[in-house]
Amino acid sequence: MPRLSTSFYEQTDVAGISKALLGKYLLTSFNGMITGGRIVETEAYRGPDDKACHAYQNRCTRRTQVMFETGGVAYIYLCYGIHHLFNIVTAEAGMPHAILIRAIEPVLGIEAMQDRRGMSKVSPQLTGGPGVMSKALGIDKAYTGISLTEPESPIWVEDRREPLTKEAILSGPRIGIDYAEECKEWPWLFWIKDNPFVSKRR
DNA sequence: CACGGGATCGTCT
DNA sequence: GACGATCCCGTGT
Repeated sequence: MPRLSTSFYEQTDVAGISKALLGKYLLTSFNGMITGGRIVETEAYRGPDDKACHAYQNRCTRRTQVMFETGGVAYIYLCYGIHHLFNIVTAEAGMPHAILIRAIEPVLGIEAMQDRRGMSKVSPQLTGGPGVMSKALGIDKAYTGISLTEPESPIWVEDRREPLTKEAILSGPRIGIDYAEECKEWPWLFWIKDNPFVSKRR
C-alpha cells in the first residue's frame, strides 16, 4: 500500500487535509512489529492565526520549530507531563500548520498494542484518545521531526482506498482549548460518525 | 453516569 | 513558578 506523499501533506488547507485523513491508516513499525489502524478522529491547528495552535503568531521555540518544516513530518510533544501527542505537520515550509491525530480504530498488531497499553481486551480506550493512541502505537516524543514520507520511516500513513461518504464525517469545536478565545469555536475537530473509537467528549 | 482531582514534567515566562 | 491539544480512578447518585 502506498504511503501518503509530500504532495498530500504540502497542501495549504489544513482543515481539508484533516478531514481527508479520516479513513486513512496510521501505522508504525518498531522492531519488525507493525501496529496501527484506521484514523477516525483528527483536529486541525493553523498557526499563525489560530490561538489554539502552539505556533500562534509564528511562535518558534525548540518545541515548535518542527511545525515550520515542510509538510509530512511528525510533531510530537509531551502533554501534562505524561502523554505524547502525535501530530502531522502540513503546508509548505515556514507555514506552521499541524493535525493532531486523536484516535484510530485498531486493525494491525492489536495484541502488541494491548501489551503496550496493559489491556487484556479491545475496548474504545485502547486507541480512542490522543495520549492512549500514541502509547498503543509505541510513539513518543523522541520521534518528533521524523519524516512520514520516506520509505524507511517507522511511522507513516497509508491510503487503502476506503473512501468515506460526506454523511459519515462530522465536525465540531476542538477539545481542551478553552484558553483560545474566539478560536475555540472553530469547527476543526473531525470524526467518523458512530465509530466507537472516537474519543469521549469532555 | 457525572463529576472532581491527582499524576507528572517539559516548556516558556 | 505556572500550566497544559490528557487520562484514570475514586466518590456519589
